[in-house]
Amino acid sequence: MRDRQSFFEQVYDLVRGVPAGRVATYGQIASLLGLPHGARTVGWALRAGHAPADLPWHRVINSSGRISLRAGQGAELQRALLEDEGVTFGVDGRIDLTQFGWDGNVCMRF
DNA sequence: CATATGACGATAT
DNA sequence: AATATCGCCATAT
Repeated sequence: MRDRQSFFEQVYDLVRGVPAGRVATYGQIASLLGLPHGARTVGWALRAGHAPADLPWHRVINSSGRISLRAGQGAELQRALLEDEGVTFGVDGRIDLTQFGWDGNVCMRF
């Protein structure tokens, strides 16, 4: 195993494992990859643009449960995609990670 | 190898 | 609470 793939390839594989209706944080993904402080690198991997079309990038948000993208850069698109999957946003546009946060395991509610 | 960047995170102010 | 800054890490140049 090892760096058979670049870091972002590993990020993509992990993001693909996030079930619909759930969201993961950059720090969480980085931690799963062995870099508890590589959250920036995760975001970097996604913004790089090398991501495949089936990559559910919209399920990745920051630790605040908030969309990191700025308006005009896909933030509205990300929110729309998440709401379409059943994720609800708070009044401040925040997601309740307690309810929609990914465990790091594909487990269905109930 | 050095510097810069970035869809973060935590802390300081 | 909002903003500013530092820390952390993989790529880019």
